[in-house]
Amino acid sequence: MATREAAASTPNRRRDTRRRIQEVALRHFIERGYETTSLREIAEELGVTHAALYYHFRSKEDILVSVAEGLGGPIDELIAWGDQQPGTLRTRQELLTRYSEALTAAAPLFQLMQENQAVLRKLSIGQTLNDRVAALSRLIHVPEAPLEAQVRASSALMTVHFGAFSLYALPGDAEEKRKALLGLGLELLAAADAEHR
Amino acid sequence: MATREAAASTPNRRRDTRRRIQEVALRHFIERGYETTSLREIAEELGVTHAALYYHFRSKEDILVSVAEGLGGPIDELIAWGDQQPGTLRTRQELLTRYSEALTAAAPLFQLMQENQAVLRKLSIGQTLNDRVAALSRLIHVPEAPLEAQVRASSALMTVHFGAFSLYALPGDAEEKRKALLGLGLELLAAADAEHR
Amino acid sequence: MATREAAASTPNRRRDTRRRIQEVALRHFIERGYETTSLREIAEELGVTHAALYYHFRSKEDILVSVAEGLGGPIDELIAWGDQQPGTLRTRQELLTRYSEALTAAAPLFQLMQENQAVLRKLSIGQTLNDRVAALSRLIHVPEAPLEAQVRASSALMTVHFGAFSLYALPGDAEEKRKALLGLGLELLAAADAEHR
Amino acid sequence: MATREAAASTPNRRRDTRRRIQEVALRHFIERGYETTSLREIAEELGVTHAALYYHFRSKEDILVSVAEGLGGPIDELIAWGDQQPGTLRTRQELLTRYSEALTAAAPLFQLMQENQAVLRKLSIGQTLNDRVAALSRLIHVPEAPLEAQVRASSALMTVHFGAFSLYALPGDAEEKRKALLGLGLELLAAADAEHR
DNA sequence: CATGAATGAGACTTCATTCAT
DNA sequence: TATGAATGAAGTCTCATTCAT
Repeated sequence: MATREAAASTPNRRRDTRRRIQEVALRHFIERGYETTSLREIAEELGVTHAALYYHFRSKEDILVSVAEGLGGPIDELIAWGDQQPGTLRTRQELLTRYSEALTAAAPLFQLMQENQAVLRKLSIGQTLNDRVAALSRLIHVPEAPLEAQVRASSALMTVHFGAFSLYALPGDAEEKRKALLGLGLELLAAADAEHR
Repeated sequence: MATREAAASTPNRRRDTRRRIQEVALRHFIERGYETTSLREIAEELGVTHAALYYHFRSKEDILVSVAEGLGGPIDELIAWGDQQPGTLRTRQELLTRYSEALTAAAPLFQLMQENQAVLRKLSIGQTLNDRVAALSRLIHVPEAPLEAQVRASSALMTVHFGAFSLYALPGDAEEKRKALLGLGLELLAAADAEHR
Repeated sequence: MATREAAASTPNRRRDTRRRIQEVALRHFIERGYETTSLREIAEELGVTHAALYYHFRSKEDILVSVAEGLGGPIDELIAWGDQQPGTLRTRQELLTRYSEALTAAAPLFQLMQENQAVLRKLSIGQTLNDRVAALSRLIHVPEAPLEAQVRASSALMTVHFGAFSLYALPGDAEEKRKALLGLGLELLAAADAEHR
Repeated sequence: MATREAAASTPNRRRDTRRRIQEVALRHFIERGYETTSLREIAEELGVTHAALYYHFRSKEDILVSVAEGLGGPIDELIAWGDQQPGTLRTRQELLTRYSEALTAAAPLFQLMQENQAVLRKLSIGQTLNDRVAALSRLIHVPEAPLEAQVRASSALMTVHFGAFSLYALPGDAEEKRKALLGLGLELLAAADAEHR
């Protein structure tokens, strides 16, 4: 048994350390900023040398990229899904709903993106993240609609998106708050659609 | 004559250089991030040595602070004004309206703040900027209102605030877009108020 | 007077430090190899921080390049001169003679090149140095000559070139040894020419 | 069967891997320099981890030493042979002839030595290689001869030695070129001897 | 007002090496 | 035999900052 356990733990250790690095890195990147966070800092919290990080990742940016990919996957799937749906109100509402749900898990990533935009812009990954937001924005909007409708659609997305970060302070259950934000978002989309007709 | 001219022009030139430093610095901070922007970079664009900046400012952070203060002033006045008004719907709407107007001039500052949050957090100035947003949020909200109303109020502020940065892509006149955003914001505040009653 | 001296010494200090860096760097590069020499090492001998080197040079390679350019100049002039002469025996002998003289000053550079070829190959400067040798080789050779003549011509250049580094051990005055090497080189060129006819 | 085969193949495979490591290492050391070549690089080309190299060699330097010993053996034998011969012209010519032949196989080693001198100097092995050249030089020279004769003898060795590396560019069969170089070398030795008398 | 020169701290990165498995 | 994981030393470079001139 002991042998079996040891044998099983060996390949796990790597994945485990990798994951732990990503975890700690993401937290630090969010709390202290990507540029301001040093690898030594991350390594110290993990109880390893900073050289050890280079066994698991090729560079600092590589750590960030790996984190972003892991967390951004669901959003990408959502965008891909949205691209294949007809551009109806129902689609836009469904999109917003799914986005709201996906955001629960991806929130840290987006917070990271939002709080480090300027620095990330020059990193290859920066473009990718911005692209995701742009893609969502495109799917939510109706290009031919009047300005008022456009603004309403934008507001719907902003409400769900930024609300996820801004409403920490508000009392109440997180899930409840998310539903309230989503409710308002859906309402705004419906109103935008009504204006469009 | 030469002497007199020099004597007279000195304080002007000095103030002028200060302003030019702030201008260039703000642009770089926004475009490339506060941490990523080096003083050498700023100095080079101004055609001086980076050591020269220290004649006008005590430190890199000092440049940032001076910029933030200059641009943030109007917002502070707005908050001060709001604090002295009764907490009525009219006040909240007036606040949002004035904020929308102030944002036109202060937009660069807020973009800087938003895109460098993580880094600014540890700088004394970071707190100040976040405080402003928090203060506005507080003034816009009605603490005892139900969650739906709170979310609506939040959305109103987010629409006006983030819309100012996010709606670049949309076609149309900037001022027109601002008014559309403000219009929706006011509507949301009104609806929040109605729910509250 | 003291003032004048000080005023004069200020602009000199820079050129002086630059030169001293080049001097020390060249020595270390030759003695311990380019890759194996650390900037800290050079700085320590100069009594400055290694960061100071970066005030005068943009990179380690930049130091090497600047040294190579300074020492390689005369060789370049020689090649340019040779390119404009007719391809006679006299020209080739004159070329070898001048090369032998130039080598006295450029010897350290060529020793550096020779002893670090493998590493320098990937540095942009490496190509440049090899190009110089190739150009000289081309000027010394007579393309249409039979193999024996070619070998003699090559040998003439190798004798003068490598002899400058290899004959340290031999007793005798350096200038005398140089003349002996050159004498043999000229003889070999003449013999090559005779074979060619 | 499987067991027997494995048992039998193990020492062979081991020797084989050792040889492959030496082979790849030598090539990389020559092409990219000893210092600049990393063990990871070598291991990657061999399809193993860099840690695996430590099963076959104790250190990076150990790889180099083993390579040098393997390739340098014939030269050592030649020197040993030369030490026991009388110091006649015939001996010196025979020495040069044998050296020219040995060089064909040992060329890679000498190229490595020549192109990495600076780095090798501080490695114990560096001395060894330089010693070989010095020993050859000593055997070729006649200490009491006049400078002209010494230079001729040196030139003979340099012609054969450096010619082996420098005459790549020249057209013609390699063996033919080698013979031409040797021919000139022998001639130079003879002329040196004539001068000596 | 501004520059030239230098510093000290710290960042990312690479490498040879070790050791349990 | 070889790998996965980690280490510690070292290296190059950048930056904000200082100070005499």
